[in-house]
Amino acid sequence: MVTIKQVSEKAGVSSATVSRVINNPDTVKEKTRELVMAAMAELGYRHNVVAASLASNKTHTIGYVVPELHGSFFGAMMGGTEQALRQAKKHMLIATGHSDAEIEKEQIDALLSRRCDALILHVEAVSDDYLVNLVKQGVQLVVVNRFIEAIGEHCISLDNIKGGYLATRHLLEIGHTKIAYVAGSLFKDDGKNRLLGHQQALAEWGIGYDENLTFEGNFQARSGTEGIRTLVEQGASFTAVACANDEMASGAMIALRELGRRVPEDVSVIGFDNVDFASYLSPGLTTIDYPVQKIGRMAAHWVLEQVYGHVRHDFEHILAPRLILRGTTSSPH
Amino acid sequence: MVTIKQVSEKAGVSSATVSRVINNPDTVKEKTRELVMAAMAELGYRHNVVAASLASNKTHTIGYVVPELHGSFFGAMMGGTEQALRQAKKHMLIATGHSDAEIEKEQIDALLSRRCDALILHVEAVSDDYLVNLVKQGVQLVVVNRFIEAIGEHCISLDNIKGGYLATRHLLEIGHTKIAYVAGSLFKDDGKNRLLGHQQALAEWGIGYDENLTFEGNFQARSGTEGIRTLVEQGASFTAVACANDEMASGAMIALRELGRRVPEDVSVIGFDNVDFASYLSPGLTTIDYPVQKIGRMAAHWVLEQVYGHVRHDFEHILAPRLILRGTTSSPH
DNA sequence: ATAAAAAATGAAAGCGCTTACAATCGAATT
DNA sequence: AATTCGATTGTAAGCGCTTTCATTTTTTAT
Repeated sequence: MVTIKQVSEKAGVSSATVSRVINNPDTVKEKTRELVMAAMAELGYRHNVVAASLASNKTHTIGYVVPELHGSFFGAMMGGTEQALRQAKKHMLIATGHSDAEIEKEQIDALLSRRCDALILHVEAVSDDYLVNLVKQGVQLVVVNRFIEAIGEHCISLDNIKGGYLATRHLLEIGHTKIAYVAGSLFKDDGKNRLLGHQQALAEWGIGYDENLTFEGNFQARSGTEGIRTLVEQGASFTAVACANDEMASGAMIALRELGRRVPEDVSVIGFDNVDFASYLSPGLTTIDYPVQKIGRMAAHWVLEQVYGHVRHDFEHILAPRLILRGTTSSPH
Repeated sequence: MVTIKQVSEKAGVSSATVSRVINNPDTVKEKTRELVMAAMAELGYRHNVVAASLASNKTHTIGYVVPELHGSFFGAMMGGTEQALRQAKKHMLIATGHSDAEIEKEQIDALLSRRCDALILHVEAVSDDYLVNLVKQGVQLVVVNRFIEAIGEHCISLDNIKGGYLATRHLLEIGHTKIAYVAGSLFKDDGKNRLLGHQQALAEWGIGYDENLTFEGNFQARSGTEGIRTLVEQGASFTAVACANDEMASGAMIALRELGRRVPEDVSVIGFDNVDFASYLSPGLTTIDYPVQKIGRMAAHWVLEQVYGHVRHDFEHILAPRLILRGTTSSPH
């Protein structure tokens, strides 16, 4: 491996100068710089970032913890981050937490041992306090898709209440009044908040919330199917159904089809998240867009600004969802 | 930051011993080890992996280049890799190449500068020669989803010919004889090979290959729609259509529905890849499974074995696709 | 032309760890 | 009890770079 030392000798300068042409090219005289660059080229020099990191105490690496790598959600998010970081020549060290507190902690620890300059965390199992403590210890981190009051400035998340509200408002606006709701797991914040938004919209329209029109699913497709079956069996009557995510909406559509109800002619369906496959369903699923890529980008911007002192990028802590109109909703009859 | 030195002083041993309890705990006497660990705990010591990497010339980091992060394909692949690497305490540094030769090279370079112990590359733009050269230079790398004869031992890929063959054979087996084919881009190896497999199956059944039943798409959904429209306009007659991927199959289904042909009653459809949304379509899409997660896992195994000298994991260079039966294929009539 | 200021360079001390190699210790052998 | 040999530990030389501070060179002002 050729080192900075060898380059400096070949170029007849000190190694400090070589380091300068690598890191602050404009602080060395043009002629010297050319000399050095020629030497580097001739010797086939490759900068050793590990050594540089040790000496400078900066790794230009962001640690990223997500629950899983598969599925399209986290890829989209990391894609948003990567796009922003690449231009700044930062890299991402990726780890998965598997929604398990022990693993999440281990991974955070490992990333810190690797001296990541900052962490971007989508962690689900670790407690709020644990994260608050990290921040107190001076760890540079941003939490995505989760809101923790005490470190609100470190959180980037979607306004789920607004999203739930928008979905149901859309159904109300096109004339529905009997609206079923397939909720996500209610012990999760997003499940809870989306339902809250649904209730807000109903209230705004002066329609009482009816528990018998609500089914608590678990965000999986199957529970959407189950939800519709259960509601219908219980004799619930509705012309539209809002689901807390697209998977359940897809499951709901399957159940409706089985029951001979056409979508959207007999029953309108709206999802939430706008996942990749939503547009492949037929009819295309009307849904609420989760700007996941943007969240990833915002996380990158936070890091660039807070950790690397880049000039202010556009930034939002709480992102707004928006309605995506496709084919599964229409006025009743 | 607490260093090994401080720990060694508090424990009354040399720093070499502290290093040993970190890296080879069983080479130090139990009593000493406990002493050291106590000191580490008390001081809140955190190992500095960067310094360790510099000294040992090993980073325990694998560089990963994929074209993009969004979509479900690369997430699934990286997930397979991560699962295997996590147990070995290796980490992944991820970069995207955007199917652009310049960017791909830059990223490979950056990963090498960061002294990754090995690279896993899904690169599409860079030439075979470039990769062969890297190998010759002693770069530890494995190429996924691409086969390069000269460095076959470094490649992990799917048997696309077999996949194309299986798809069409399935249609033949259930009685179809007039089979249309929506190909992927034929300048790409996978597009070419899948078509080849299709032709092989036809030949095996003694059915001549008819160019008028083939349409060259570009792997996007829209080109599937376009393909069906074009073939029908040209007066082609068929009872089944095989597509070179699921997106195009989905597009084809849309076109068929528009034309009033039911799937699978009037026309059977088979895709390729078994992407996430294939099972969400209705009817569920019959397709060929691309074992992408397994490819990711095999890449990890290659690295673990070749680079870190782990004992042999199970390993395959050319993975076999398999038929996934769902609802879009049935016997003619 | 000369002094002062600014720019460019060099010397050298780390950054925190690993790892020969040497030294020491302790148990086993005779 | 002396010897041997393996197990433990310590010493110290790096790993390849950055960065402070001092020195030299160049530029600017007078």
